[in-house]
Amino acid sequence: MFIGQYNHTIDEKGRMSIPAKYRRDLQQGVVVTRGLDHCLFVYPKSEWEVMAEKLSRLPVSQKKSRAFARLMLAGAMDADLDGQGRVMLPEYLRQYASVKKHVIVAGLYNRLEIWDEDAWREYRTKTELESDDIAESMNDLDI
Amino acid sequence: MFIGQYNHTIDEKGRMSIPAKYRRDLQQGVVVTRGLDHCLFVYPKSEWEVMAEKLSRLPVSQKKSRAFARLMLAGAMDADLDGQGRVMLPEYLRQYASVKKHVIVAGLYNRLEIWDEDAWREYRTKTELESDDIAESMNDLDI
DNA sequence: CAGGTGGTCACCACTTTTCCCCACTTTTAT
DNA sequence: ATAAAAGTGGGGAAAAGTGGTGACCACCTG
Repeated sequence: MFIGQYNHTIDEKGRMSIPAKYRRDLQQGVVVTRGLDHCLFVYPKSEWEVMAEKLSRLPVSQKKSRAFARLMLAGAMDADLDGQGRVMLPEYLRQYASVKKHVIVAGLYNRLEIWDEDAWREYRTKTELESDDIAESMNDLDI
Repeated sequence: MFIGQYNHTIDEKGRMSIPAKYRRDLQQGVVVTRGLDHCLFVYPKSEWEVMAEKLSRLPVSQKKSRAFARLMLAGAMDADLDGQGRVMLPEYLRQYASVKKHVIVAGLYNRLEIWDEDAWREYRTKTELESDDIAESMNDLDI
């Protein structure tokens, strides 16, 4: 279970170190994909495979299914941690999330999220203002 | 399982190198064919058999099925990787996908797709606008 | 039939990227 | 305060990507 948030940096080679607390659960490798709200999602391989299997069953004939599969599958990239517990983030993913050097790594139970530091701050202040609204909506989910 | 996306180039002889990660599953040879949305589909030979079988079962009486079968079956071409892991893309396929020099190779679980770089970028920005719709679709899949 | 032409294929060579390891700095824990 | 762990940066070896040359074959042409 991943929780918490960390400030990390991406070096000139596009590598980012995974918070030490998370590493044990990610030894088998990770899959990084384009996430929602322009951040990156990081799944342990085992979690990912369940999702990929679902995605593979979408009908090729449907336009929307193809678009969805292309976003998620073609957007995904599997990686292993190096000796220092880092992963390489390919150029196209860094661009998608517009991450430069300073990023936020957040734990969200079964996945991590990688945010550009500025985008994160912006998102946080925006949602804080709407937090009452958001809380109301959560009613529907038994929370 | 093919995932991820890569920038590759087609040389003057029409050859394109397959991303190294994919090669092991394509050693037995590939089938390249006209795909949907004006890109090319690349299947491992074994996957192609499954696909071709499905196509052969489409009702001959339906105009649209006939068109689809002709697109995929008549457009197909089988090829082997050369010593450097490349395939030769025949002229008529390059023309169909209007690929010139710079292409995107994307992994979509059981097939690859080859896109002209510009066409890909255009497609991405277009579908990005529909990302709300896409998020909805995730709901249907329990993701 | 000999020679020329065009195309394909296998192999070689150069460049770029990726991966692996070592080293230094900063933070955390004892 | 000291030791240990985590985060960060960089150098060098290896692999991948790309472009090119030359052998080989079929076909056309004089």
